[in-house]
Amino acid sequence: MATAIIASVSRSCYNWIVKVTKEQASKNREALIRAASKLFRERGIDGVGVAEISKEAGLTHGALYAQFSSKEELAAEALKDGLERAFESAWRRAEESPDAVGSYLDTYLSKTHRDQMARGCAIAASGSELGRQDKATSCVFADGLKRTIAAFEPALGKSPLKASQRERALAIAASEIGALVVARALAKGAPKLSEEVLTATRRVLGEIAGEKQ
Amino acid sequence: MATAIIASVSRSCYNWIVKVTKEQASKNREALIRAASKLFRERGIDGVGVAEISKEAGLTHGALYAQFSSKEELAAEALKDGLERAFESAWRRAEESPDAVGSYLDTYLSKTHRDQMARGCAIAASGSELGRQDKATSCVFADGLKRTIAAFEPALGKSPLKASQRERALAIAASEIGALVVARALAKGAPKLSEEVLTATRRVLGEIAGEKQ
DNA sequence: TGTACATCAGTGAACGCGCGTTCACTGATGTAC
DNA sequence: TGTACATCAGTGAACGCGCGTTCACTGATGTAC
Repeated sequence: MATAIIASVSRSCYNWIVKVTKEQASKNREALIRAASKLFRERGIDGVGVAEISKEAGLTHGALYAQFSSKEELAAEALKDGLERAFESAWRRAEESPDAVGSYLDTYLSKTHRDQMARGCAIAASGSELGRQDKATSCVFADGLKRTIAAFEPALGKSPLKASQRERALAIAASEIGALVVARALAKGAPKLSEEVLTATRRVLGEIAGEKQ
Repeated sequence: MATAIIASVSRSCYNWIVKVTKEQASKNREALIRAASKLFRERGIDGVGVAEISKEAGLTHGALYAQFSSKEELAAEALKDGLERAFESAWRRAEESPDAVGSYLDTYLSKTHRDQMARGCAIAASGSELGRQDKATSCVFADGLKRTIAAFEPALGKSPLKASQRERALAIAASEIGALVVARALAKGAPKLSEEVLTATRRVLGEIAGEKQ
């Protein structure tokens, strides 16, 4: 008797439309990755729970497990996605702009980018966490960086340095990330110094790139 | 009756020496900070529990709460300590060495440093987490960086760049951190590229610093 | 094209583990007289 | 200097919250005939 009541009560909560088209399911998967990518950048992987990620994507946590086997798998997927997007935007800029490297640096080393962790570069946002990921994630990062270097290298102008074009391209890529990380770490305690790091690095990297003054 | 037995059983577990001298207590506090600093760098703040930190320091988790009000407070303390140590070693090198900046860069951008997250630079290891800390931690970082820049600036030689001495010092500090973070992220998936980032950045920063070739 | 049925993305309650934190209790240290 | 007593760093069992994960169940989709 008691069991019957419980059963009927518990059944009453399944009265919703749950099945969606494959297209919608794929969109939902994408939404989960995007939500995770954004929130992880903002607060770190351990700083956000699966419930919040699902909610941000407009779903419940159960749906997350229909798409991914674990939070860890979602994290790897989100990181990959974030890296790919970060690199893609770098390539696009490099191809489009007349003063490719210069305008890219202007954007990358801007206060706006510094203050938008959730939407900004995934490498700078995940920085140290990246070093603790597995080989697969490291490979995704490596591929992206290789293509970025390949895109940047020919865009570099004449420089006063003796270092090769490739060396300069590698150093610029690493340096801009460092400057953003440092500027973010300084933002709360020393906003002026934070800005100075951005502008100083912008100036120095511009010279290294050999842009027309 | 039953209560009496439980009481007597539970009393039996308090038969240890627990009180220590103030000096020892202070050493224990230090040990907790050191253990936390090491483990946090290795695996991130959320990657290690209070039990493991206490064990590493040779204590129980209860002792941790006699010294710190929460894990968060310990984390802030450990980060501050790590930063101070990182900066201290930078200053010492800058003062001691004849070719200060060059030898410092050699050590900082070495494979050894890349592979020793637990003992290496706290800034590179905590990178992105730093940006999510409170103002107090940001201030500690800012103070350390200011003193580092002040120590580095006069040690810089003539450079082919137009950027000022201060701009170059700031850019070098930010760049070396970025290079280490990137090299670590690449280490598992592309060890050769990882090394290349280190050597390329070493070369370029050396030129920026204006060291004698 | 229409019908019968299997599939599976999604729901939300429930689970259970592990974590940070608390607590009763200890007894050498350190202090007041 | 010796004695009485308060202090408090430390122990380890226990708590309870929140998290990742599971599960019974749904019903439109998509497929087989």
